[in-house]
Amino acid sequence: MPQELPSQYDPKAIEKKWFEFWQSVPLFHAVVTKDKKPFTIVIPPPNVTGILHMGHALNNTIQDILIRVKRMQGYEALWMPGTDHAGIATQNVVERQIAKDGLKRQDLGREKFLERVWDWKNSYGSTIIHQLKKLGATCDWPRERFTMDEGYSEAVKEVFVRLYEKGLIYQGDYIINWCPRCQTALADEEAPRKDLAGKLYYIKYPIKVSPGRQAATPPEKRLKSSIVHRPSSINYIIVATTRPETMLGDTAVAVNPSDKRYKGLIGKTLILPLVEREINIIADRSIDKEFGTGAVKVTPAHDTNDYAMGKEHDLEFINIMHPNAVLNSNAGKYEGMDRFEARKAILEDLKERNLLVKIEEHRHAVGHCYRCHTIVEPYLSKQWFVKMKPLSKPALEAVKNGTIKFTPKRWTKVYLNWMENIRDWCISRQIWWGHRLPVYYCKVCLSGEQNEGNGVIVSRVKPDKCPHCGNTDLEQDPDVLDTWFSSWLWPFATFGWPFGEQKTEDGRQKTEEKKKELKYFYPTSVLVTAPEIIFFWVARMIMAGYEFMGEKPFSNVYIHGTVRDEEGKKMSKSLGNSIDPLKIIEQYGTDALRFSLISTAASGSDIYLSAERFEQGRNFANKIWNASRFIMMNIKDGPIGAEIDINNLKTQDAWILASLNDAIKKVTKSIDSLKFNEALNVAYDFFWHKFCDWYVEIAKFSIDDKNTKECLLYCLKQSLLLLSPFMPFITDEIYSNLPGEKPQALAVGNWPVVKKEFDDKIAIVVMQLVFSTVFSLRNLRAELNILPQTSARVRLSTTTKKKKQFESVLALVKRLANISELEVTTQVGQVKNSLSALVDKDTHLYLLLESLADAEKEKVKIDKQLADLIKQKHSKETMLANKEFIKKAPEAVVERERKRVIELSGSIKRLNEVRDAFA
RNA sequence: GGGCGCAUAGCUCAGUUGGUUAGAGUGCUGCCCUCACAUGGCAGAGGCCGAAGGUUCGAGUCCUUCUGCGCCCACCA
Repeated sequence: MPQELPSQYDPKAIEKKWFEFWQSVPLFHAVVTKDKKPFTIVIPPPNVTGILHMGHALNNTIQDILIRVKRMQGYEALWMPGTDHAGIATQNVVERQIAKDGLKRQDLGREKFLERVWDWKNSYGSTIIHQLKKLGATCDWPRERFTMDEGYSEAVKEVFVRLYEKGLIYQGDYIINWCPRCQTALADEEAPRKDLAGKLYYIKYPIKVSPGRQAATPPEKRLKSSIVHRPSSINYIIVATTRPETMLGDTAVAVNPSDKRYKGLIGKTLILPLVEREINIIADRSIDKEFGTGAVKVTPAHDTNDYAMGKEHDLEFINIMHPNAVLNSNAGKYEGMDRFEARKAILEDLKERNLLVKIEEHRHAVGHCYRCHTIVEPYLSKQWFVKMKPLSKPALEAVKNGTIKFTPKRWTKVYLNWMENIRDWCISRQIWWGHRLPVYYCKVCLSGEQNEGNGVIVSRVKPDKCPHCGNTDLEQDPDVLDTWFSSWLWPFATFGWPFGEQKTEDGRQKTEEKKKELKYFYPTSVLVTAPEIIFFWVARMIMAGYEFMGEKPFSNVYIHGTVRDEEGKKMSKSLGNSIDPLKIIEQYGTDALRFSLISTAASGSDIYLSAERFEQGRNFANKIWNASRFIMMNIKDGPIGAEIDINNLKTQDAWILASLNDAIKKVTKSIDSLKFNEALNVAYDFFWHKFCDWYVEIAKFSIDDKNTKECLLYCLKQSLLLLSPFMPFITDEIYSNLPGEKPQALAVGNWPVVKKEFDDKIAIVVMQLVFSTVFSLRNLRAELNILPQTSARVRLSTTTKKKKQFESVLALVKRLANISELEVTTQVGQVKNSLSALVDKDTHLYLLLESLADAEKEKVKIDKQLADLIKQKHSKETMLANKEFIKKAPEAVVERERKRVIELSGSIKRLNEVRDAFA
């Protein structure tokens, strides 16, 4: 019952109630509906290991607002939910779990380990989904997908096979980012570089002296060069490296062919220290003469750049490490040492032999595993790749020609730049949790006896036998696919693509329905996501959309900001600076969380958050609560929910209805242009500062009036509707408690629309006059410390026109400002024993007093006002005197300025008369 | 090394295509516990819109340079 509502809004019980209610109604389930337009969003699937953080909260609140608004606007709005299997992350979680029992995944074996992961997923994998529901997300929950559920896995397989058959997937040797801890390859994007304070070591590589010959070139020839290093006089070359341990795998030293210092040395042989292997000096144009000594040790198996050189110069590739970054037998006496141990040992040995020339401090960027932060090892291995160039073409074109738009626009460039320089995508991962490659090997063929067929079979199902030799002993590739290789299919695979073969009639029918759904809901409307996954995910989805559906996956990409703390650092668990959204929900309520997040988040800019920020949301929820409480208390007996009698509106009624129209217009427009903070702030301002601060206060004067009640109720309802996408819990709760309403979710088909009959410009002007008058009087009172309770006697001096307009609101002004006598006159001049204030350009207010305490003070005040007006007038006159301005500025602007000057002249004249009365 | 972004009130930020006297929240000051709300009301103080040039009748808004931050990309070993 309304009158029993507590005076403070307590979100807990109410949120729980609506959370449960929303789960129980089918309102958020979208189906193909011919006469409705579809509006589709696919959720960026959070990791199954995910726990709701502020980034999620922001991302999903935005999506929820969009989907709620569109649903209210009558679209068939579908928000597809689901989770991502998150290969490495999930495997890590379970590995940590079994590590407590002293087990490694290898101890369990692949099958048993995967069972454990599935167990984990089944018990904990829905945590994030539950949390999203708590956030109020109105996803189409029955449609929830998982990137490793059965149907989805079919899509992944299908895509791999299709791309392979098209020649876009290949297996190749390559230097990849290898995480020695996770024991898997990482894509470039998964191995972000961090600047580290490292060291640059200068090491001598002795030049081999052929028996019977002296140094390679006569020293004097090189002395002409002004360069410091003179390798001739000393029989070695100095190389600079940040990773001395890799020297064990050196197979050359490279210099720039144009480098005069080393001119005669190209082609000569060096003795690789410690290993005592002979390597050659080669010339390569990629070498920077300015860096280090201009001579580079080349380790083709352990450096991307060196790998390229190795290929070009046909060098030997010596891998010196095991996959766990422990040196292997190629490392000689260092075998068995970890890479960093080996570095130490090697440096010791070099020092001992006097081969370590110097050590410099050197900052450089080193790749780190994005999951465990281990320094990645550039590692030569056989991996699977996708050729990206052909896929990128339509995806580039779509963004260039505006078929797909980014908001804010600036991300377009970032996207295009990456796409234009796209590199092949390493998609194999040496982990167990994920989609296993649909690749099978025939050992017989691989052994090389057969010429046809290379022993590699790519197939949707495991073949019974090798198509080439008939061998039945086939083995599936142990690797799994990069997680993004499944998520790039998200916008269509979630609908059941590629639909497979159905054996039963029933199955076929279901498939037909699913196909219709895909046709209806795809392409999706807006993708809402964070900037850091533009490359990982957005770009790849666009490519997949065109490749497999022949159509864009979405029309708009909305990139929101990164959530940061007060110091601008990205919020993350490892930094310990994160504000837990669940705690905020606990403390302030979900609506408060949503409100504060969105009102802070200007389109696309990063969000700096502090916990206090959420008080604003809490306060607003409380305001909504109490205003509603007040209205409900006052309308409980009256005839309610009938039509507003439009022919019988008071000025204030007309004003609030016109203002409401304006708010609806602005909120709708802002949401359409994805400016959520703007939309929310308009709704906020309307509700609090127009409706509550003014209208509700005014309504108290005629609270028994039927039309007043109707207006109150109507504006409240419309406000709740406008606010409901942002603050769904409290708005549903209040709306459902309003007279004549049933418990319901404000979900479908009731978005407020502008009503032309409520547009009333005059009411706005008149009410503005009311507000200014009240405002001026309050101001005077505050100055004089006259309490508002004390009733005042006031005279207003204004124009004939305004005097007339004022007639309808005289009583209103009197009550609002507590005025016992109010006289409106067109006369000007100082009124005896009064204080004056400027209400507007041609209205003066006089507060009549028993006596005037300080006439001088009053004169000073008037002089100040006068000076200000004269200054304004002067600046406008200067502007108007400028012929260029008259000539070039739009007529409307010139006209407006002219009008202002006239107004100002009038004000100055009036004010002068007031002032003269003092003299 | 390239690219992008940001500098507006003490703090956190808005400010549409250039056009009245630059806004909000929060904090601060003063007065009010008035029967919806002190998580509230009323009033107030507080801005050379980072610096210097330029374009324009007119610049917080457009251009150039500089300064200070931040982010992304890149194989300087």
